[in-house]
Amino acid sequence: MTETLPTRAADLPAQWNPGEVEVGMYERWVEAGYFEADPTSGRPPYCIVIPPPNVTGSLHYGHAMDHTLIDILTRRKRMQGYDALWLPGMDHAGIATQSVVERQLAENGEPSRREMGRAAFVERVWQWKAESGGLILSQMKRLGDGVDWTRERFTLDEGLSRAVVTMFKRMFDDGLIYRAERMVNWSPALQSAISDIEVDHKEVEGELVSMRYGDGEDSIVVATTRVETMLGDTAVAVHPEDERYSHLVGKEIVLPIVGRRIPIIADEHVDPEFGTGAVKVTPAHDPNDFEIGRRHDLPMPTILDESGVVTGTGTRFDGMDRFVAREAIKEELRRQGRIVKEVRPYKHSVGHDSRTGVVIEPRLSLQWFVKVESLAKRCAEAVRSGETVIYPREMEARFFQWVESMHDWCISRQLWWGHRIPVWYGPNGEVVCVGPDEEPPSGEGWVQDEDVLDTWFSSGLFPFSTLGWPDDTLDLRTYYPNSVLVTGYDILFFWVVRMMMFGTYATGKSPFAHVYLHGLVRDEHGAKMSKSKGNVKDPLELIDAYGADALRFTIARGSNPGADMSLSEDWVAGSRAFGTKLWNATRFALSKGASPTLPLPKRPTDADAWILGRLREVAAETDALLDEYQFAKAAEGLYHFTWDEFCSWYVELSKAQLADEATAEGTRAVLGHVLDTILRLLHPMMPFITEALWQALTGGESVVIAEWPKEPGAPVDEGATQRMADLQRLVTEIRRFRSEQRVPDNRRIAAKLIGLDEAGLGGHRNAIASLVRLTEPGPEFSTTATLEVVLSTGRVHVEIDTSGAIDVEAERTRLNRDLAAAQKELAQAEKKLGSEAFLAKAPAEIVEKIRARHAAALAEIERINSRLAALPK
RNA sequence: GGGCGCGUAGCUCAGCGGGAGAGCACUCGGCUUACAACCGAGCGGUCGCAGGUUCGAACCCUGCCGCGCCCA
Repeated sequence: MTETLPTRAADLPAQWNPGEVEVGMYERWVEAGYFEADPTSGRPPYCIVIPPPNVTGSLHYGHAMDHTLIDILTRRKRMQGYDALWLPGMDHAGIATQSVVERQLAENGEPSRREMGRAAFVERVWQWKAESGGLILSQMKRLGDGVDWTRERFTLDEGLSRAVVTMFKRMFDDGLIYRAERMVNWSPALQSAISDIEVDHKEVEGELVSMRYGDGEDSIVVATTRVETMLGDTAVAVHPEDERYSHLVGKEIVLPIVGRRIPIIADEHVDPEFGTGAVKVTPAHDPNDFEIGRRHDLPMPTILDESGVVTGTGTRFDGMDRFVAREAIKEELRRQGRIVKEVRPYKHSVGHDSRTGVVIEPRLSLQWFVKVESLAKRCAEAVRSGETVIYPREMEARFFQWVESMHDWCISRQLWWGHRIPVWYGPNGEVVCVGPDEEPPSGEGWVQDEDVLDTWFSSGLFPFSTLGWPDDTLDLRTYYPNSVLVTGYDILFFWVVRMMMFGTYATGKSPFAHVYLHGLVRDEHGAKMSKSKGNVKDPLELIDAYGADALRFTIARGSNPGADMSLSEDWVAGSRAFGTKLWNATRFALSKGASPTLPLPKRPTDADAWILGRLREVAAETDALLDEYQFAKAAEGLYHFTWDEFCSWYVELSKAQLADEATAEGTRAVLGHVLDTILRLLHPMMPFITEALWQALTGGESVVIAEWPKEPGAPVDEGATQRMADLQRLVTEIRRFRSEQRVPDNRRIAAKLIGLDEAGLGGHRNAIASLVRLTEPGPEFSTTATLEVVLSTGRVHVEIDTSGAIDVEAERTRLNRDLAAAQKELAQAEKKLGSEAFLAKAPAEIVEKIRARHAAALAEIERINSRLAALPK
């Protein structure tokens, strides 16, 4: 147990120590049940289901961003009175998990997967999960994720497995799932099929080899980047209208090395412009060739085994790895004088297994598929009709492009860890799909399909399987459709489309009202983080060093919709500094007796009225921005208000007000009210520090369950706002003078402020003196410098006794700089006002604005010139 | 090849039709009774290039150059 939280002002330590407090604070939130949703509460529901992380995974920046944003959304909704549910869970990550355990077996010298058999191996994986899986869950706690742990789910748990079988059975019965021998992306490393989106296409420098098939008159030259596939060729194809080859179509030639006679066929899909216009056809190892093979009823011999080794060709190349065979066959062809041309390097795109990086081998094999056409169409409709809105809108184009060109989804994996396909094959060729409550057929000769389903088949059900589907549960009725799915645009297709396909199919409704797509976290120079670049830092390290709030606020502040963000340690340090600022401001306020329970002053000072008006504006802006998922702007707005307005001006002004009995009590109330509101507004972004401060300030139970501010502060007071702007202008001008005259900041100087009353700032004399460290002019006061500051309602003369000669050159430089700025301003305004077209066509209010600027610039120039003239030589 | 997006201060990014902004970095002055993880002041930009539309363009349109991503 960590130290108890301060609940009274006096207990607030001088420094915020996140490392000592955060973990215990999080535990208390969970114990108090703040994050538990209650569908019987009668509150409007708000639900976000986690995009399930892998059971093998650990927290990286993608998660950190995703979770921070989700947590901001749900914590705010909870405060707004919603029954907010953020449902956590993980997926079983078929390939990744199986690989981890297999590697472990090998390292320990234990029996291999195949040696121990399926049941024992699966048992072993469960054991691994119990011991080492789910590290990310504890890391989520460090980040402060306000998830409902009572509803945590796992794709392989009983309920979700039931959902998977139910879905499979329904789709199977509806003819949306079928088994067929098709060309799939085969990973020789995984020895499994993988889906299209698990393949990365990369430009590689290979070679294009042209070789001659047949001899003499009846020979033809074809080109390929994969020479070894020639062993599986069953035809050569040319375009039907290609006159160069029309005399050959229908004839047969001899396939070198193999000796097989193969036909020359005409097919419209051959591009006569590419290479020689003739292509070799390997139907079992190339998607295009497979289509040609189907159209022409060609044999489809498989010449590579599961691991990419040449097999069954009856040549001496059997047993060679595909890349070894490539070179060996090329040598043989060269020996035979059949190599016509070699283009090297030849840049072309090659599919790689995104997990292992090995080159994908297109391979004909018997697999299960989901027929996506109607499902994808329904997804597109959901977005087109507004049933689901994608934020930011620009991402819609990408979405449509994807769903409209989607291929059938290969869902079978040659693995053991996962949901085994619920199909049994009978002794006489029967195929039976067994639903969740049905008994599989038993008896001699019945066997279950060996394969498991793609992990996405189960994680794609997450928006509703986690809520109890297929049962009609209260959770499902309450929280489905989910409010929003939050994820990175890079995995738009992984989650979003699949969840939508399943959701619309199973329930008739799209699974979420909104989809918010955030960008990727990059390093401080905008480069993608990668292990090979060495620019990846563990988010947990940053949390340890700066606190979770600092990392979260940095992410919020950098997260513009759909845009990547650069994250550097400097930024995180800056966010920590912001937390420190908030900490110190609250400490100050508490030390002065500030409290949000005090009544706001009936007769507020200008400063009070101004900050209360700004508070209301900022709260409204924050709401509008968060409703639009504009996290960066919301965070920036709160940062600026808290630091640059509240701390830099109001808190400073409050010092004078607190010293005056007439205003002290009101000031305590305003300080308390503004801080209370700031802490609530910031809580979703910085949950820990705001909790500590809010409890200290208010004595309340927890800011987690505090009410979200609704029209805090007061309506904007135009007069007070104007006077505060003037005051700030005046103060800044005097500070500037001091700075440029090299008056050390710690030295007080005597000054006379003339014209304050006329400028409406008469009541602020003490405040100004305190802000710029002025003293009352004594009897020996002698003006050594004067300033004139133009304000909205008049001019203020400042006569200063700098106790000595002023730096005339510095003053001249400063005035000249101001003069140049004013002259530029004047020139711009004159140019516009001199244009007939402008006066005739621009809106009246714009013309008026320019006129005012023109007048102001003229006055400024006049003022500066007289000051310059008055300067001693 | 098709599609989307981006080039704004040294760095990272806002702004997307009417006075060029922020954070960090940098310079100068300060431990001023909440805060040196701080305070005050300042320096810094032909808004990628070239045309066009408009009274007016960083912002809209076209082309070009450079960069990134997705799909084929």
